[in-house]
Amino acid sequence: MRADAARNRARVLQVAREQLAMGDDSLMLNTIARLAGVGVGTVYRHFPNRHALLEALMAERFQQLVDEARAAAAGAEEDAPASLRRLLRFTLGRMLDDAGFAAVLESAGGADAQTSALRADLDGALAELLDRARRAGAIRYGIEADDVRRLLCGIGHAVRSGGDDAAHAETYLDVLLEGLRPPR
Amino acid sequence: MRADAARNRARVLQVAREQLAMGDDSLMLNTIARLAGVGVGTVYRHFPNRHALLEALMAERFQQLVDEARAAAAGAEEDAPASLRRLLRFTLGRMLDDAGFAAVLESAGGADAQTSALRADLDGALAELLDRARRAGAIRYGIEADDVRRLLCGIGHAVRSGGDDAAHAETYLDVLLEGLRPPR
Amino acid sequence: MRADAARNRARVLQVAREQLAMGDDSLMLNTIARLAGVGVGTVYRHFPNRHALLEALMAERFQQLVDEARAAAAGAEEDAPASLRRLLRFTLGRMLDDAGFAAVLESAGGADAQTSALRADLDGALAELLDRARRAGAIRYGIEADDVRRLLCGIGHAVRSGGDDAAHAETYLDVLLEGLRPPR
Amino acid sequence: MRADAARNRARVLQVAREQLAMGDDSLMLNTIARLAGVGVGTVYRHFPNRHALLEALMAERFQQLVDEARAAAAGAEEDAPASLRRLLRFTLGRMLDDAGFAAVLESAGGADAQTSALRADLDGALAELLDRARRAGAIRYGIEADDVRRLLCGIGHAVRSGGDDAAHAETYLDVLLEGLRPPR
DNA sequence: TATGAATGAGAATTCATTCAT
DNA sequence: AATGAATGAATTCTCATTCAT
Repeated sequence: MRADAARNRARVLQVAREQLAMGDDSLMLNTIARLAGVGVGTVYRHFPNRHALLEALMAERFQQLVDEARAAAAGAEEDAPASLRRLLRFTLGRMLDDAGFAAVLESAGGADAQTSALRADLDGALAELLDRARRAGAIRYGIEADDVRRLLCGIGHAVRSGGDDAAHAETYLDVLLEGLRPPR
Repeated sequence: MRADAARNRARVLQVAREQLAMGDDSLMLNTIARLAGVGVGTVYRHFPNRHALLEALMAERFQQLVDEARAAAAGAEEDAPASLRRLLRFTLGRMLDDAGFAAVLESAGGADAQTSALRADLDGALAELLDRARRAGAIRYGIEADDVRRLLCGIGHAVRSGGDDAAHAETYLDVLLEGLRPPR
Repeated sequence: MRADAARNRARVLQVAREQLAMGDDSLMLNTIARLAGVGVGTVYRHFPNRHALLEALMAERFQQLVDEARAAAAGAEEDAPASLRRLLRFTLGRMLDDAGFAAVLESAGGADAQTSALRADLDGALAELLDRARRAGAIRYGIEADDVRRLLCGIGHAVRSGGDDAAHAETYLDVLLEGLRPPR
Repeated sequence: MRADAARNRARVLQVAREQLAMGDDSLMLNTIARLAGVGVGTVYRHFPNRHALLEALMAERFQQLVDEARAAAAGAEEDAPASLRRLLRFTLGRMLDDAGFAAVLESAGGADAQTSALRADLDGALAELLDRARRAGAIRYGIEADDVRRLLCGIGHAVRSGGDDAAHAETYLDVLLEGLRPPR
């Protein structure tokens, strides 16, 4: 890819990310083009439609999350419950930073191949971590990776739904983790 | 209000509710008018803009919830934790039935006077119930009515975010209630 | 239909007709709206897309032609070859006045129901007239209504294809009619 | 011209011809470039704008026709009416094969110098042939080369305007030639 | 009061042409 | 000479809101 093309693509993604972060999920391609300082056509060349742009946005961030999850799952000797908490905290932080990221993570199974693959990867790593945490008594039976992901997205919503972003993040995360433990 | 005017208003609200329930949150007033069998102008007479319609929609459902919450809070002799669980289960059920209702409940503080008042009412009743549940050892310190409402909305998202609506509702609600208990 | 709606519809059709007559077959709905002094939305309300506008344009003129053809076919006592010539001359005149009309008449069978019906009507009347003209020795075997319509459209093209519109119409029409006679 | 440049030019012309033959007269240069396996810039190097491409396309085919016409005109000893028929049949065949060719042949006098010159050449040869055919009693007075060209284009339209391309070509051509004879 | 036609700003998208590589 | 990314004016179409009937 040409240097300027790459630069433009990056700018567009950056602007789109910022728009989402500002809570504007309309992703108007004309607006994005203007903000990015490129022509509309350039945006359309890189991303034939709004969905493709969202996809690209997702993939990037999602991959990073998958990497984190794998690292956590691979840390075999470590304290699994603590690893899980760290991973969920990391993920929650990302969701709060980036509304688009949250949207992707939450989007139902009907996503594109790439996103579905990423989700499968994530759930795989998470399942491993969960199993180890369950053996350590920190996770109840009947809760799988899919549930944890969904519940964490819910926690993300709860945190965001006050103006006081992030002030409650730690508390709510703790509520989730306590709730996931086997009932007394 | 003339009888036919009242009837038209009710029809519009009904159609709007159905649209929201079907997951179409665009609330196009022309469409609603058509579906309701009235002219656009009629919709605008009753609801000067889209927001006013949403407001009206909210108020109705929200009031019912407030009534439930007050009844639960007033049941002084009863088992407070059980009352709380019932109330949250009722609320969650509503949220799953009616996406619009969920949206209202979740909407941030920047709502209109009427909605804000309803929320205050809800939180008042919920706070009372929480206090009693806390005295019964079922709720940790540092969790207030606002938190419970937000977390419950999050649970609603988690439940909805699978195709398997409601299949996980009870489990996720249990995770929430366990998580709200004082840490061991 | 409301008075102003009818007026607007007529204006739009009128402008569209003029545009076509000027040889601009792009039929840009925004342009038409501006020229007609109405909003774009008004055009779209009456004609959801360009094709619908063309259709409407066609129908009106086409119906008049069908009426003429029927009258000619019904004039049982008259000189059939002369009637045919008059009808073809009338049709050719229309085609030269109105490029849109010519386009409709020529458009292949893949047209809409309404247009197809009109064409069938036309061909019916024309077939009747042709049979009578054939009995009078003015039409060769093997030439049907469909052929005459197609050939006449071709003559229309030939006339138009010089800057000298209409100067050759009568001659070319005569060439057609002579050519349609049984070979010597 | 470099060998590769010549090859590219030929490819572009070939693809453009195919597009026209497929009935797509939009001649989108980006599309043509892609189909030809060259960059857009290359197309623009050879043909500064769309019109230039059309011109080039025309010229090539048109020249071949002129050659045919001259050969027919030069065949002094032959049966002129038969030569004329052969020439018109050849031309009609070309028009049916290649919609772009038909468009060129038909294009009004306002064409470019090169095309105008070709048309003049064609009309010159055709006029000669017509004169000889007229002397043989096969062409009426008042019909000139220009008329024959225009009428033939019209016949082309008539043939094409059914789905049954070419099935009627011979009949319609015969209608034309009979029609061109002096009236009885 | 009800109606629904009219309005027009604005969003999505295309494509001829230019120009950096 | 070739490439193809970039450009942005132009076009199609939507929809919230107003207003004549």
